[in-house]
Formats: sequence, C-alpha cells, structure tokens
Amino acid sequence: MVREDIHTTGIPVLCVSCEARHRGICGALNPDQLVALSKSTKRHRAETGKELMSDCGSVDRFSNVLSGVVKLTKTLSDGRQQIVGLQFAPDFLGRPFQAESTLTAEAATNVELCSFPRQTLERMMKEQPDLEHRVLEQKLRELDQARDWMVALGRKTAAEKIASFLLMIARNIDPAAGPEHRVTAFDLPLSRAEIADFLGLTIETVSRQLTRLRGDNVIRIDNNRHIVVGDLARLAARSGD
Amino acid sequence: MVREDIHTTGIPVLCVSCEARHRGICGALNPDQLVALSKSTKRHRAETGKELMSDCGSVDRFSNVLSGVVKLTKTLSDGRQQIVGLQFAPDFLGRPFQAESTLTAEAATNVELCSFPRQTLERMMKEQPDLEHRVLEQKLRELDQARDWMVALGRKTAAEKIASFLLMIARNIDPAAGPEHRVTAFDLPLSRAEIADFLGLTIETVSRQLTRLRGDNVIRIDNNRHIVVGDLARLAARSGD
DNA sequence: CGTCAAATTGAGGGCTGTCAATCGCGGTGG
DNA sequence: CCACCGCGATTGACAGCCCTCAATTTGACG
Repeated sequence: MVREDIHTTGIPVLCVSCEARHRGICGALNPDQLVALSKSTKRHRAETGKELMSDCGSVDRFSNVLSGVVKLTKTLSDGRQQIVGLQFAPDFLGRPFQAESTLTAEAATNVELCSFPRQTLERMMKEQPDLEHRVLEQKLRELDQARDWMVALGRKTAAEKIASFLLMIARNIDPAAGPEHRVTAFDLPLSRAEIADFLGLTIETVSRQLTRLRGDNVIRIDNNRHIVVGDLARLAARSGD
Repeated sequence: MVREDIHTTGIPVLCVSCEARHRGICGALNPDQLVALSKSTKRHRAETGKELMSDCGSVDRFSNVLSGVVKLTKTLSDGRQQIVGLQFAPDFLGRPFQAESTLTAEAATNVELCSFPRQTLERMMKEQPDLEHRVLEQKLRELDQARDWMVALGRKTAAEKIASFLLMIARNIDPAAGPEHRVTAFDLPLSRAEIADFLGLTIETVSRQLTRLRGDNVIRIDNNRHIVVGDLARLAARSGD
C-alpha cells in the first residue's frame, strides 16, 4: 500500500517530500496528476485559532494537513460546543459532495496546509478511482474514531475520558510514526477548555483529573502543556476499555 | 443521481422491487452486474436480538438492510454498552477493507437483509467505481450522523437527548420517505434499555424524561412502544440545537 | 514588576445514577 | 375465567459525580 519512492522525476517540487504523497490521499496520484493538481494547489500556514471552514459557510477548498492539529467543532444554538474530531498530518480535511459545511474547522495549533479547489478534487476523484478509494479509507478511519469517542462520551467517567484522551494524543501526535506507535512525552495540542469541549466535560473537571493523574505519578505536567507519561500501562489501565 | 427505472429487463427478480437498487448502493450497478452479484446474494430475515456481526469476529459477508432497524454497539471490558449507530433501510451494513469487526451489529427489530460475500463486493468496488462512490456517500452520511450524536452525548441534557432521539426516529423510521420527512406517529424500534445505551443514560432517566414529555402533552405513549408526537415544533424546541 | 489570560483549587448544589419497590401487560396453566 | 408468573417500564428515595460559581495561583509577556 505504501508508494514506492525511488525516483521523483516529474513530481512537483512542492510534493516531493510531502507526507500526503506517502500516507495521505495524494499517494493515489501519478506524476502527471500531481502536476495537474498542484497547478491549483496552495500551500499555506494558519496560526492557532484561525478558522479554516465555518459551519453553514460554503466550502470551495479542501486541504491536506501537513503539520499541526485541526479541530472539528459543532456548536449548539446557545453556545455549547463539542469537538467532534481532531485531524493530524497527513489527514485529508473536507466533506466531499456537499457545498455547505455542517461543522467548523479551526487550527488547534499552528498548522501547515496544502489546499486545492473542491471541484478539482471531485473531478479527479471521478477520473481516478484510486483517489476516491483513498478518501474512502480516510473517511472510514474517521468514522471508526468517531464511534470510539461516542463510547467515551456516553459511557466513560471523567477520569477514563482524560486517560483515553492522553493515549489518543500519544498515538497521533507524531506525524512520522505509524498507527501503533505511542510517544511518552508530548505537548498537548489543546487548551484545557478545548479538552473539555472534546470530552464533554468542564475546564475544572479536566484540570482536577489531570492533577489527580499527576498526584498518582502516572504523568508529569510541565508548563501546563507538556505531558510526560511515566507509566503507559497504568494510564491505559485507567482508560476504561 | 436517482436511477431511471423504466425497464427492468435482465434485472434479477430479487432486485426488481428492492429499495437498495433505488436509494442504496446497488443503484450503481447495471443489470449484468446485478446478476453477477445476485449469484452470491442471500436474502434472509433475522429476529429481534439476533447478532449479525460480532466485535472481534471475522466478517465475510456484508448486507443491505431491506426493512427493520439494526443497531451497532460497542462494549467496554466491564460491560458498559454504547450504541454507536442505527441503520435503517436501505442502508449498507459493513466495514469495507477490514476483515475483523470492531463493533457488534444486532437486529433491533425483526429485519430483512440482503447479504453478499465481502470479497465479492470489494472486487466489484474495484471494477465499478460508481459502486465505491455509493459506499463513500453512505459512509459520509454515517460520519455526519455520528458527529451529530457526539454533540448530543457530550453536551446535551437528558431531556434534550430524548427529544433529539425521538426526532431522529421520526425522520428515519419510514423507509419510503425522503430525508426531510417526519412522521408523527411510530413504534420505537428500541427498548428503554437500548435507548439508554444509545443516549448514554440509564433506563430510569429515559423513562422519567419520556414521562415528563407525556405530562407536558408533547407526546402520547401507547403500549410503551408506540409514540404519537402531538406537537413536532415543541418537541424540536426541546432538542437543544 | 505589573498585567492578563489560563489553569488550579475550593465550596456547594443539581442533574443523573443507584437501588429498591411497584405497576402493567402478556402468557401460562389450573 | 381467573390466578399466577415474568419481564419491561415506571416511580420514589437517596447518593454521588460532575457542574457552577468564585477565589487564588501560575505562567507568559511587556
């Protein structure tokens, strides 16, 4: 499934070292198609907090996440928020076959994106079934993740939610590593408020549970954001599943 | 997108009046392909409670739901359960490109299914991109629904969850109707215990909230299962979004 | 050193869970 | 026909987890 990468003849400069060409959707494209897509491609950065798509806004560009973390949120009419997904490099960001977005995408950290017109991608998906296949695989992974979080949201305690969250970040924060790899030290990509919105909790409960994990010597916390997991097994034992 | 249906020449008898050929994934197939698929197709019924796929079990057949409701559940190690999806006719039931299931599928009501070997479908998806496209569209809808429920699970109160649930059933229980149609009287496809597992609540809380909706004359309840929504707008007003 | 936002900590209350008793309905058998 | 049973649903009392509100601390930055 991983694309051979011996010669890079004819591949756009932008794409040569791009992770999306290896594990992302662009791996389905041949050099000519990469050239065609890259004509309307824009690579750019977005600062933490920048809104990338907005609920009920029209969407005319999709993106690959090249680095950083993007959060997908939904908001109720009275302001309550829920984060419904986190995307890491080299995830594909966008909802094909729908002009209006039903959620908001926001840069949770500084991010690098590679974006392209929605219609270009949808046309190429028609012409190149492998591309649509890659998108399907990505969306199936997102669906699996969404369902895992439904269990956490509906049935786990606050302590279990926090443990599950930390494990999930440990699995995904390193863009180079494979799916089963877990780092034991990392910077949280989310603030306490965002973690609360992700786990269906309040800021205070998130803080209390993190403090408790630190008190029990399961993790260390430096500068509020940096987490060192001392005992991965003990953290996993507290995740509920 | 809806398939023309003037002549039915060459279409397998089983498929002629099948809803999956109109709004389901089989709409992507031409008569020859339908014949090919129908060779390894089995149509069968399953009683309420019958397990259709099991967590960690191998999956060698996918299905279309022709009637009834299928529930998708996940279970934590200590027995806590969460329903992570409901499938109505003519939904496609299965997780392509993965031999092992990560969830359990169970007949919530008596259901009719049309099943076919996983490998046959995956091969046809390769040969017929339209079919893969249909699967993608279905999985994108499931993802949208999963994210809507994440908001409910994480941020809605018990009362709002119940109201949202009733509205969702009203939208989906009638297989013939379109997506924006809502019926005002229907039989609940789930028991109180199942509703609780769907909404991340307990049986008692579900019962109390239904009783309250009845007391406020928003709904009527006959025989525990039959619901008549007296005031759809007032129910929607209590759904939170 | 002062300012400000983010995070922590504490006290108290409410929503929902837990446990237990009762109700209602359908089925079975006398 | 009626008593009995079994299961799901309802109702009540109480407790606990998490939320709310508020004060304090911490850390980043000028």
